[in-house]
Amino acid sequence: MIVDDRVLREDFVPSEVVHRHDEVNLLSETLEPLLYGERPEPAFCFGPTGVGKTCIARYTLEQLRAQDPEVRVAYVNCWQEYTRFRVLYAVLEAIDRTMDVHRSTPKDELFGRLEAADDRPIVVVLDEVDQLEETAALYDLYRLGHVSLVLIANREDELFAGLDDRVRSRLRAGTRVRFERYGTDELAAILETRASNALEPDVVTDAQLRRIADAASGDARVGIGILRSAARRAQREGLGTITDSVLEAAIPDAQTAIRRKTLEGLIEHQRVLYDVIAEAGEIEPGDLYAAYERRVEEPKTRRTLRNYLTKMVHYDLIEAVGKRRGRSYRIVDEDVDRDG
DNA sequence: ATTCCACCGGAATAGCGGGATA
DNA sequence: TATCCCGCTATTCCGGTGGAAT
Repeated sequence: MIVDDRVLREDFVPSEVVHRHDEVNLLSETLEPLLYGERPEPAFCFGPTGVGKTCIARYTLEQLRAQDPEVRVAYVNCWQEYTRFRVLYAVLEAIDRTMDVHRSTPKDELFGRLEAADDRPIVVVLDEVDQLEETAALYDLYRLGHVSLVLIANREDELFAGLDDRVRSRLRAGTRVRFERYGTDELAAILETRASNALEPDVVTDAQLRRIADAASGDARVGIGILRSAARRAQREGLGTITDSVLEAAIPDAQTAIRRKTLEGLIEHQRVLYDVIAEAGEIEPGDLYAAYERRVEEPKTRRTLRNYLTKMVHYDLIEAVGKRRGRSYRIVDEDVDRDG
């Protein structure tokens, strides 16, 4: 049933894009100066999750490298690499200059090495750049003449709000590529091409693909996750095709899979906080801290708990309603409808 | 209207861990 | 081995704020 499961993986970059030609064109036009040995202005990809920002950035850069293999590409996800050190390290790693780099190397050494690696241009893709905590890293990279930036984020206003003035003014001139949410037809078409490459013929019907697209409400990541989960279920049960009942069972699967994954990433103390909130449904900070302190043998400081909580809000595991004194925390709903 | 105070979150600091260096 | 260096996490300190109490 499954012919090639790589096609259904999260990080798969298709050889042909569907429904995003304008975005690809705009991005590659922006980066075109690289082909003439010039430095392009920064490029931005804005849009909600699952609309193909990362995918299109990778695709476009692969195309560019096909035209000029001298160009080096460093892809950095700022969820994981959120400090200046880690970002610079990740870029050096991508261009193979991490020899002898360790935590105790002097601060400016990383920058110095990057500066020295100016024999060939580097395109640095900073994905989820709004998660970057030390925006000095942006300034560092911008200062380097042989480095070009592609910045990916959800919302333009939120991204710029988090930057300091120096960085903001320099990046203001960049090109914006905006990604709109997929409609059901568009997403069904994307799923169709994925299915035809990943699965045996006629494993899934057009009506089922539309059902998936509808359930994913425009989020390609979720849609592909449902398709993958359905195909695996069907295969496990020894079926020749994806039946409707298998498909319906796969839908909640895929939606909770991401949440389960992020929950696994939490440390023990954070999970206790999560459990307390989950059990209460909604809880005020004072009660939350007290319940946590009762449940744990060596409780962390309340300030630390606040750091945990803001992180968990970032991860979309919980939400905080209200500000300061009237605040309370609750588990974020299972079926969030996006973009209120 | 005014005061109170629970809570948030920024900034500075301490302590830990791990790799380098001598 | 002892010591230095540095990134990272947790802690300490504290100013600000807006809902609650008076």
